Amino acid sequence: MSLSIKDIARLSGVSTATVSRTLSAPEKVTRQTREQVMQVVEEHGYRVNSMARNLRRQRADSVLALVPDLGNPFFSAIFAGIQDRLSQAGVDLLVADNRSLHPSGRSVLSQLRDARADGLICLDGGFSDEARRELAASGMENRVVFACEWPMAGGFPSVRSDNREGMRLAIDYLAGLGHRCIAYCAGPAGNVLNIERRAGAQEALAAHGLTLPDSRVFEGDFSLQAGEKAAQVFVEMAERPTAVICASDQLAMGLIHGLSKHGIHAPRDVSVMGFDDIITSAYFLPALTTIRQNRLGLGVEAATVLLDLIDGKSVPRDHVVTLPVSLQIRASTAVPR
Amino acid sequence: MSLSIKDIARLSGVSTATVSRTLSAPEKVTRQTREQVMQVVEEHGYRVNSMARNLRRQRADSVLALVPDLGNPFFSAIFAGIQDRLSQAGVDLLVADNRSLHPSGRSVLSQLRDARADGLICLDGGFSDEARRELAASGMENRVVFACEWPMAGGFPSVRSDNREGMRLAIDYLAGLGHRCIAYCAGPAGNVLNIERRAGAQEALAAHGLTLPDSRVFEGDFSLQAGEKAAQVFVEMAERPTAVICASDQLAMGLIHGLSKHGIHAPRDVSVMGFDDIITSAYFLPALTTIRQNRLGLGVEAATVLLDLIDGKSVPRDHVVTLPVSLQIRASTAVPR
DNA sequence: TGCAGTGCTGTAAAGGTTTACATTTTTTCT
DNA sequence: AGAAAAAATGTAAACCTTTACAGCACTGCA
Repeated sequence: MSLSIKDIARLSGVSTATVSRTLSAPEKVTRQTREQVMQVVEEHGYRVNSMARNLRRQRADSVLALVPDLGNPFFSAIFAGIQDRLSQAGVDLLVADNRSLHPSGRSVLSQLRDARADGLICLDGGFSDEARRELAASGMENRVVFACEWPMAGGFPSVRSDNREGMRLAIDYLAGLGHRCIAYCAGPAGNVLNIERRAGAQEALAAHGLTLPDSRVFEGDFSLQAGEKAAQVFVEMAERPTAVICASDQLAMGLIHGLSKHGIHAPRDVSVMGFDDIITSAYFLPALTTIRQNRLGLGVEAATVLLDLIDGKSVPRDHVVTLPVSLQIRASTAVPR
Repeated sequence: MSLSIKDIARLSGVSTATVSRTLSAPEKVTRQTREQVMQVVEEHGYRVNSMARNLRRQRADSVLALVPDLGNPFFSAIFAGIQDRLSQAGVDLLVADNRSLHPSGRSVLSQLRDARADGLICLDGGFSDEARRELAASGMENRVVFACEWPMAGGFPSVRSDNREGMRLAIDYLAGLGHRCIAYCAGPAGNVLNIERRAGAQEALAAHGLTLPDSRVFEGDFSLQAGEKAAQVFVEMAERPTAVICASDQLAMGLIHGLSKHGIHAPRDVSVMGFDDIITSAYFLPALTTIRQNRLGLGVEAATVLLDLIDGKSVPRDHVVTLPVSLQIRASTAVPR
């Protein structure tokens, strides 16, 4: 149905090699030949068949982004960043959900092995040993970069926000407002971001002579629901904190929502801060004071590192790109009563 | 570096054809041969090279999802639905942003032509004539399905929510509450969803003997910012509506946020409804009364139709799958004062 | 025993490129 | 003008599978 390079060669009276060169290295071909070939190409709307090209070049011209949950809107900005960068390089973006298996029962990671993707951007720090083995078996361990999250054990380049610094900004700000009794509304226990942020908060509190006892940590995950549950714990506390710093904006929103049901309002009764600066934060009521992560930038940087890796540029095994975060002061925080 | 089917054939003492059959049609091979081959396969961790397979089979085993803006979190649930369905069929999901061009300057649609994808799920109803031509040139017009949005001119199968019915539910509910003066906060002027929803609202209002004069329509787009701008218009109205139905949840949130700056609060002073039921709606303050779209379902159905199309099953050119919507009554609406 | 039918397996031809190497043409230099 | 160097082009192999077709070894049947 569709024309092949052979047809174009025949039609323009040159060899397939010349057609190929005209298309991918025009400078290697006489101007005259080039024009001759290009005319036929355009006339017939010829496009190289990328499957054949990829087979020959041993390159898929696409990379895989693996997320813990495709349905989580948090990732969309990161995808946008990845795609921005990749499209400049003519590379496609394949996305997959870490939970979904191929019908064969094999993990999505096997796609790398199948030569479907040239590399992997992993947005899920919860990286099982099995996944690591599979990666090793694929000979692709050196074409992986983690974005946003990263595996605790290390061993891969990673692009991340400066989570500790973010918490320092948050705590400094709250402490500056006069808060002395600050709680932490936590993300998932094993999650590296949660661990990092909690540690950051603790460090920053210590710098102000304050502490973060376990009793002032609300365990949960990053979700709205967990925030709402935390509200329940909050109201039952003997000595209520005057401020809560949350591990995510969704937690903060859930918390504020939950507290309001008990007649406790932010920032009047308690200051609440989020982390992430997701799109709705600025429009929440009260608008959320939060730490802004550059999610687009995370995507762009991760893609950049991966493209380098694919190009064979050497990137240290534990290379870390850390992106700055910033404090967004809005309406959910105030001086303590 | 990595083993090919030839190596496996040699190592297990059979021909490449037999290895291929063992892997893709095991029933065509003796049990003994099968075991013999599989042992070698597993021992060496052999995986077929999908580029070679795809070249030979003339199939990419992947589909492209095209969105107007990858960064818009609205789409994530749809992606999740698409991927769920595709992964069952062993098909990969490629995503692309309609705005981004390949370095060659060609539109992403040319990927179809390049044989990189077997079909297209388009989430962007704003389908230019040029895009349509490019699609026609690729011989892929019959492997396209629209999800969520669809092109006004028709001509492609489409999966969508029952937008009119959604507006009927909304208006019936507001009218039942006693509202007589209802405004519409609009999405982008040319957008098919906006047009459909506005028409739906108008119809439903008429059924209650009410009207929607242009003066009571706030023009905008689907964004939070547009909602906030609408608030400005609202406060300057001579006769203020008692309720506003918005074309999206983000509009509703922006509107409520904007109004609150003028001391106008939902639902006390005005009832505000959204459309979509995005993830944060239930946790907004006030929790948003809205029309729920089954975004995951949209993705699943769209993928299903596309897979049928790819399998060569006949799907009428203008086949439409309409998914039901539902009314979510929450806290942003009340009887008029 | 001969023959048709059945079930496995092997051979080799696609599938559409890219590219190393060989060959031809053009340019440059003396 | 002629040789050497450089540039353009052509030939054919390689990339790794799948699959049509042919061949072979059986089985069952007359």
